[in-house]
Amino acid sequence: MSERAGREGTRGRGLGARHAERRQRIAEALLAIIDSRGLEAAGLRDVAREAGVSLGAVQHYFRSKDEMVLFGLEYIGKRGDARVRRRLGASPDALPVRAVLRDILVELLPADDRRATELRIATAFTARALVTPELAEHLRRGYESLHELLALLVRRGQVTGEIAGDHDPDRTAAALLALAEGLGTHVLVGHRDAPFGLAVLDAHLDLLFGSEPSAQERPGTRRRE
Amino acid sequence: MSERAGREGTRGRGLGARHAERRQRIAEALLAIIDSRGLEAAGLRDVAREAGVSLGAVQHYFRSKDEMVLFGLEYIGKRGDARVRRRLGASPDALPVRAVLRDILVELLPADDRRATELRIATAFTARALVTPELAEHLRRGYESLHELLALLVRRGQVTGEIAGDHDPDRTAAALLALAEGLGTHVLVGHRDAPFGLAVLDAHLDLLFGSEPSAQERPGTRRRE
DNA sequence: GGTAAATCAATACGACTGTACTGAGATGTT
DNA sequence: AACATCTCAGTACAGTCGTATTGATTTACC
Repeated sequence: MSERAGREGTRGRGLGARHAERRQRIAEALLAIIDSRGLEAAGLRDVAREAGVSLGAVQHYFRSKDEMVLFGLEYIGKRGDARVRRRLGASPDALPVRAVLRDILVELLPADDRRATELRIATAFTARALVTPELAEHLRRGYESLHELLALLVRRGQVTGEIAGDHDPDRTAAALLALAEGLGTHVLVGHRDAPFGLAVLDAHLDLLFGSEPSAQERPGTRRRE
Repeated sequence: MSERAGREGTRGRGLGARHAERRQRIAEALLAIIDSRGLEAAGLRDVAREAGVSLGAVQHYFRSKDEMVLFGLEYIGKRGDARVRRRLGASPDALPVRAVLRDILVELLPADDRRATELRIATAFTARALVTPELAEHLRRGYESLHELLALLVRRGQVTGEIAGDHDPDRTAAALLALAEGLGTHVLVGHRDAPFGLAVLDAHLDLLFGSEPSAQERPGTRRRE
């Protein structure tokens, strides 16, 4: 399984060329352990074993455990960002705002293994952020950018007439984000299942978009009554 | 500071009479440490020092650390239950449903130190519950009873005509719970402040109760211009 | 070939962990 | 008085933790 024979690497020349790649591999091992056993159970030796390297190797790429954990948070955040941006780029202005909004919010519900894993990890980081200001700062930045995106979509929905104009975009976006995150948590701990979470989310969108339940109508011609 | 001289205790007779009381004192020490330094940083020795007893004493009252943590979760859950029930008992059927509902949901926002502390602890437990099925089970039970209460209030609101009849009580209650919990998390990590969380909550209640946005009656719902 | 940096395995260290064990006072029952 | 139980302080132990250190091997550039 030696993948170094190919040498078609991203920038295969020079010392330290594979540095970032190795760090990512280790970070992925860290995230896998957080997913299955929790952040507090993720020791340097466990991460090394999971990544298939030695303890010394992990130490070589991360000067301290805190640095490794912080990198892990940044790494999973970037993965999520990239996914949302890809989804947005694929359907910019053609789709109705409601569908785009829904696509983004659904990403916060653990509907499959991948999303469940990411949400478990995010929950672990959130708990640690409560006692680690440095992590909290990163978390805030993530929330901020996600909120800005949601608020932008709400405003766009108001322009197209899909959303009534008397809703404050900031508060509306914050409610959507909080609702989705809360639902995600409830599904994650097994209080609700994923379909129920989706139904609640859709019901809230019904409320926000002022529509009669279940939108199979076309946007654009809708006016506030 | 020996307060045992009083002997007006709950049931001061017989051996082991103060057993439950000692366990509560230790549990409170545990919760204080979780609040300030996190669940993973709460060692038996730290708890003992915080409670002002020896390590041996803690071991005497809890056979293992897991048992202590579980008791701590039950303890804080009962405290929250008691507070909600007291609040409900003080105003049963006279007040409009909206006010009662709001009172309960506000309890999930970290508006003061006490609530912030309890939510920090709850967040720590939630994270651990993701990798500890026994804790998850307790958490689910807590969610369940809270949800039942909220759903009951929603149904009552529909009877009194405050809430439109076409809302599914289960989904509506789940949305309220998830929204409040998500908002609480966002306030807790510093993404939003408490007044903003309250405003979002009130805006959602406006939406649910179909009312025009409440400028004159209720305080806290600020309209922006 | 020489040199320097990168890579990483191996080991050691002190601090800390949860748990187990011992024994001594206090308290209550018989 | 004898006995049992509760209470809890003290200590020891085996294990794990993050970190530091050392040294061997590889890689890249002069």
